Amino acid sequence: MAPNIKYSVSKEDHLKAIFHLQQEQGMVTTNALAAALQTRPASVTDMLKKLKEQKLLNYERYKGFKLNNEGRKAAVQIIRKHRLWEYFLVKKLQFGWDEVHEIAEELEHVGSRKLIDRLDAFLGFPEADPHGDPIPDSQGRLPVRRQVSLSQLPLGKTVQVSGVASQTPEMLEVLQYNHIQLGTRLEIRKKFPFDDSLEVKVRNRPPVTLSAQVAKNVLVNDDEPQTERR
Amino acid sequence: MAPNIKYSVSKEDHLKAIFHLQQEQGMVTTNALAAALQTRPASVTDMLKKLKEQKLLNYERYKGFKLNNEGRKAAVQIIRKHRLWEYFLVKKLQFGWDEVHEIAEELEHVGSRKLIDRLDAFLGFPEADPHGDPIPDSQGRLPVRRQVSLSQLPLGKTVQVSGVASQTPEMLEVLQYNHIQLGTRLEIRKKFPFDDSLEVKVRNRPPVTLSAQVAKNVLVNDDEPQTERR
DNA sequence: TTTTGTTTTTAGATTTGTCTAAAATTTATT
DNA sequence: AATAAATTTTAGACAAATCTAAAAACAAAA
Ligand SMILES: [Mn+2]
Ligand SMILES: [Mn+2]
Ligand SMILES: [Mn+2]
Ligand SMILES: [Mn+2]
Repeated sequence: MAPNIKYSVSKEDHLKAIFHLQQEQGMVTTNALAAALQTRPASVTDMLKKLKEQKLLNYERYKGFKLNNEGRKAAVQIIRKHRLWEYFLVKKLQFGWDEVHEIAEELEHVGSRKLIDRLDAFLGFPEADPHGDPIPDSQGRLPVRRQVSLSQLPLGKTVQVSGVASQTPEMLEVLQYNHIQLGTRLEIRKKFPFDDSLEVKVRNRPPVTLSAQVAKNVLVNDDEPQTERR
Repeated sequence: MAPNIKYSVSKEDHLKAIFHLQQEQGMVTTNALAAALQTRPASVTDMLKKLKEQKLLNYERYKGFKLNNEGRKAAVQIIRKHRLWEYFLVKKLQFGWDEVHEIAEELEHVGSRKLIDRLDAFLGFPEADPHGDPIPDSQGRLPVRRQVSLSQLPLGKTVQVSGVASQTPEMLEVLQYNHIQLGTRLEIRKKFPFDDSLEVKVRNRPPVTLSAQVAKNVLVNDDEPQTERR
């Protein structure tokens, strides 16, 4: 079970990009996908026809598109591989947070199912990659983690850093300098309306100030008491 | 230094196969390479032109070919990657000896130089892969290990198993059954001229019999006192 | 040294993935 | 509603890697 279906590198990259784009918008557009993949709209249209042919997405010309069930399953498997390899690179090979994406972009295309399940076990079934993004499990279950930007939260709240939107070396530097990493708990102490900067406090440390740009890119667990559903 | 040159998967596979073939024969032939790569002679000729164009080998039509210095360097880097990944798969992910080649055949094409050097360090700079083949170091130095088939050695000698020529599951089974693995020291006790089978003895174990076919595929360190050179 | 057989190369096609330029379609603006 | 602008698709081309069938070169045998 869970066989070893293999698509071309390019197809896999398309599937993955479509998956990410349709998380945000419902339907994906040709231009958006071309931008995400650094390719041309005409090339995207070509690929869409092939993916439709292979029954991986729903697509009517001029109407936008989105993955169907098959396509979503395939995309999630690639994301699983990508994130597990990123975790491996950071935790076992001492890579920095900002160095791993490119390499994982290649490793994610290595086919063997057994390889990735063994890697998962070797790593101790991690739940999130080095950027805080959740890792799908062997069955393709992808936990939906509600993340909220630090800049959107009210004063006084204590939250846990669970991800970063901007994964550049510069962003990494700021966070390291302020002793903030994934899992760090912090309290929002003060907001300066003048520049929308925040003062936050990490346990056992003096408070630090984060610019609006930084705060916007720090994602935290939304521990908000769940809106009751009945 | 040691930059990150990248060729296509197919070119890398060709370089590697040529390297292996020219170890045995000096000059490589079109047919031999086609057989090794499971492709057609015409396709090989096409690729040879491209590799010559890129100055990776010496080739005159109808005259055979062999890698030049550049080509040899490239091939060794791929072999380094292949064997390090094989070692990783067996030692860290608990793969069997006979399962790793296919997977390494894909992993070897992942580009990052830094990745492979970090992997090397993570693994403790192993000297040989799970089949006993030597792993080139970061500078591309590939130790020439003199290996001799068990069937070619005189009676009474004690030798150390350092490789296997046939890497099938069936061969693995025979060796495991007889408690022989890489590094095992054994003594050749008896030869039966009738079927060329051998009796060998591993320390602290009862002697076992190996068929001629098995013995031929067991490679051992040639501890022969070096022929003096002056 | 012809003849025969084998190896290698060429000629021409095919598949996959990409591109540019132009046409078609949809969306937004007067 | 007509026009303008943006998006998307098509048409046609190209590079890479492969293939089959036929031709060319080389090697072996008669
Ligand atoms: Mn990728
Ligand atoms: Mn990530
Ligand atoms: Mn390979
Ligand atoms: Mn090996």
